[in-house]
This record gives sequence, C-alpha cells and structure tokens, in this order.
Amino acid sequence: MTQNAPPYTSSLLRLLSERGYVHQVTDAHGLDALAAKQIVPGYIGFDATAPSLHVGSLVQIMMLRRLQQAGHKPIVLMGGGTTKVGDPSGKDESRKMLTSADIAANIASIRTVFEKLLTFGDGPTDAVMVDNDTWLSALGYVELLRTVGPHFTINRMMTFDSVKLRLEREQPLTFLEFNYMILQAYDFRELALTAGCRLQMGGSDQWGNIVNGIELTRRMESVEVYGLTTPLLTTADGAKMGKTAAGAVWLNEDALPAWDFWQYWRNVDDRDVGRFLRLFTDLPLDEIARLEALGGSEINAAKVVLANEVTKLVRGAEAAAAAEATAAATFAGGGVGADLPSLACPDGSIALIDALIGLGFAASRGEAKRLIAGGGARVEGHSVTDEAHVIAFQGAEIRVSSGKKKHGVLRPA
RNA sequence: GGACAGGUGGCCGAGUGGUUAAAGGCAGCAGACUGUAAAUCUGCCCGCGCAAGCGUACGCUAGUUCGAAUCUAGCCCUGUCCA
Repeated sequence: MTQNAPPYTSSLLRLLSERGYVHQVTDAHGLDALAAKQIVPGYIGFDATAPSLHVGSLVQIMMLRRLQQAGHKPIVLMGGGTTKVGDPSGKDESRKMLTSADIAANIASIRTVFEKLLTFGDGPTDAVMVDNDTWLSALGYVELLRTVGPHFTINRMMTFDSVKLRLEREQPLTFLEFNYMILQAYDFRELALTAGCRLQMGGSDQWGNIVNGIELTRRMESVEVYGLTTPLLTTADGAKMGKTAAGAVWLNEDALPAWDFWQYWRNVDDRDVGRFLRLFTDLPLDEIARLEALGGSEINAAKVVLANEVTKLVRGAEAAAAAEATAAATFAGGGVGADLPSLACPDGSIALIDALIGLGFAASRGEAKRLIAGGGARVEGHSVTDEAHVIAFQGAEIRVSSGKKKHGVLRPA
C-alpha cells in the first residue's frame, strides 16, 4: 500500500508518489523544493553482470523514465567497475570473473533497452549513460583510503542494517563487502561533482548505500543531495518478481522472445494488476483506476492492456501487437498465431515426443513422456495420452501444446 | 597455525553399511475446478529404454567391504571458536 501522499509541489514527487514508486526519501521536502525550481539530475546504478537486465530492474528503469517525464535528467550508471570487483552479496552464485570485454558487451546490450525507454542525448534533460569503471579503476587504493576513508567511521558503518543483520545472524561479512559500500558512496560523490547529480534512486535494499553516498557528498563537497527508494517489489503471492519456469524474464529481445514477455504480463496475479499498471505503463491514473476496478473474469481485459502497454514500452509497438494477435488467435480462436514457437518438420510426420522436445516444452525424452502420460500434451487442442503418437501432416500447420497455456506450431519444411 | 562443526538432488533438509535414485518441505511441470488469475485437491519431478533394465549421482581422490551417501586416509571448500 502506498502511504497517503504528502502535499508535494513538484511534479516529480507527485508523479512518483501517486504511481507507487516511493518507499523512503531522505528529505522529501528538500527534494520537492529542489525539483520544483531546477532540473534535477538523478541516477540509478545497474549491474553489468549479464547481457540483459530482467523484470526486477524494470521498476528502476521506469523510475528514470518518470524522472525524465517530469522534466529532469536521468543518469544511468552502469556498474562496470564494481562488476569487476564482483558483488559479494550474492554468495549463492559462484562468481565467475568477467573480463573487461564481457562487461563492455553487456553494457552495450543493456543499453538497447534503455534507449527504448529514455531519450538519450546532449540536451539538459536528455538521459546519459555512464560507467563507474571510468573513475573507479583510475583510483588507487591508498588514494581511495585517503580521500574517502576519513569520512567513514566504523562506528557508523556498523549501524547500517546490511551490516548489522549479518553480524546479528553471525553471517560472515567480508572486508570486500565492507568496502563495497564505500565504492558505491564514491559513485554518488563523483556524479554530484562531475554531472551535477542531486538524486540517487534505487530499490529499498539500496537505502544504506544511498545514505552513505549522501553523507560522503555532503562531507567532501558540502553539496546537499537526496535519496529515494522504491518499495521492494514482489508479486502478490510473495515471490520476487521476474521468475518463470523458463528462468528470468529478460528485457532484451534476444534473451526472451516478445511472445513470452507478453505472456508474463498477461498472466500476472489479479491482485497485482493495478499496481503494475501504475508502475510499468504510462496510462493515465483514472484509466488505471477503471481497469483495476474490473471484477471477476473482466480483469482479464486489464491484464491484456497491461501486457500490451509494457511490451510496447520495452519491446516496441510491433512486438506488442503481434503478441496480442497471437494470443487472440491461439486462446480465443483455437488457431495458431504467428508469434508462437514453431518447429519445421522435414518429411511430413514427427513423433509427438520429438515435437515436444523440439518446441522446447520438454528437456528430455523422459520429460516429454511424463507430460504425455499426465495428459498435458495436446495436438490441435486435444489431449493425447499415447506416448508413441506420431503426428502426420499434409501442408497445414498443426498446433501442439503443453498444457493449456504453452502452444507451439509444427510447420512442414 | 590449532580445536570443533559441516559439505546430500534447482533450493532447504532427513538419512550414519544393504530394504536409498536417496524421507519431508519449497520451487517447478501437468490434470481437475476456473477467467491464460488465486486458492484447493491429484499426479509427475536425474538420463536412456516400450519394458525388464542400464547408466550416472550424496565436495574431490584413493582405500576397507560381497556391498558405501553412510567406515578409513589424504586433499579441497565453508562456518564457529582459539592463536
């Protein structure tokens, strides 16, 4: 639930708060006043560990979009430098060291998504993308200690939740992690100095880092800067956003086809529809209120709107339209849509098992058989329980499905 | 460097010589019910095989044994404490 909105005067804070982006602000009224009288350059940091960001980062990206919509300047900070060190917090994953080339390629790939959602350029409110590697790798350790070190007291660092939590739980906190917050703080100070940046935003887990940056900037440069965090975004059933059977919901087209991306939004929990519409689409609030109020099965219309709008923003209007058309044809009409995964079969017949594997519905023959045995495999919408079933076809496309939601097409080669 | 604890399937977590492809939970997939939702109930959930079965798997390596996730030794890694 969003808290009752304070009476903000700036369009920025009004926009952010009424759309549900605001969790905590360091100095809401100070920021409000600043945003009302000048262009506020604000930044959010992103990881460069993979060639694509996923849905979990979309709130942050959208927040930069809102910043720009409200007439301010978004700065996309890519963590090229911090990625080199390797973020130690995700300790479940074996941290493979990325080469500089990998990181550069990742950043280039991620940038394509930002270009859809933000307007880049040289103008006063145009977005820019920077890489903290630029300044971090130029920094010597001793120099870092001398510049930044005096402004951090261990006493204070110990009071941060991220640190406290680890200590209380007797979980290890490495020295590297302890330094990580210093590097993050340094980013803010650097951007404040070189780009006039006055605001850092991020997920609620970044609160401590953001506050550190604010503190450091004030101490070193005597500049007042602000921080704002979004609520931790989970789906209504409590899971972290962005996971599906196939893995993460990636924002880049080459990491996840538009059809699957669209389906992700089409299938969100009823309870999430309004919240997601506010966060992830540009629809006017009264329109969203109307959609959100739909009851029973009518809420499905709102989900289609959600899927269309988000896909349009992230993947383009064409992809959204194609996905919707495919959905209409596939689910309502019982036919096939152009966007479905397809498999070309050379000689006019194929074993059902192979078709399921070829379409990516089963990872192994055993899995395909289990699917068939469980009644989940369908040909032309009819459940087939014979494991040895062979599909023969002449000329026409044949629809093969796994369950009621995952559909694919067989095409004669 | 020393003492202790521990490393089990995507995750958590039982299992201390055969009955263990490994309890249970979570996640996932499918079926029923629905609205391409949620909740609930049911089935499935290492690979190959129509099947009998075969292969692979309990940190790594080498042993003991008819037989090891379970015992022994060495090594690697993680945690706690001491130096």
